[in-house]
Amino acid sequence: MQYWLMKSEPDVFGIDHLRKMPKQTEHWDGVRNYQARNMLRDQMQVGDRVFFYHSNCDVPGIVGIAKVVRAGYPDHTALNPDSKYYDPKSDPDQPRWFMVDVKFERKLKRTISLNELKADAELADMALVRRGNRLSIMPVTAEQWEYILSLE
DNA sequence: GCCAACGTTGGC
DNA sequence: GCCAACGTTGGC
Repeated sequence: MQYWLMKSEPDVFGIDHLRKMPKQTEHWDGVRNYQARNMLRDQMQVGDRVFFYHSNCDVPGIVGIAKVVRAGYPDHTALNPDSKYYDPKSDPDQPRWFMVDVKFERKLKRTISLNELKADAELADMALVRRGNRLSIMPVTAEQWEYILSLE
């Protein structure tokens, strides 16, 4: 089992959107970055746990926990011309983009802000706090996972 | 709204 | 294959 962090803009799709979905489950579509794609396609497995991170908002940070309930499969929005995630170069027989399904688990008691994560020497190696990292999905080590939860 | 840090595209 | 131009992300 592995741990991950996934970024989303709360105005577009935040933790409460996930919580209110039927079965509290939604597919994580729209990832259009190859590094993130590789993680979705090759590494994320059912049962993996995910930190839900709010980006592009007043207080960016980790707000909740979700889990992977379906492993990587083709992102159909890439094939839909009406989708804002449409990719004309995507080929149904050779899918370029992938997604997973995630299910709401719980919200954290408080937001663990990016500020706080950045200031914590224990987390200096975390991909999230490294300068210029714009990946929307990134791995979290078991140690980092436990440590961050201990801050809650 | 600004802009740094990337990633992608496309001419050569 | 190089690299300038352009687009995007996301903190501030």
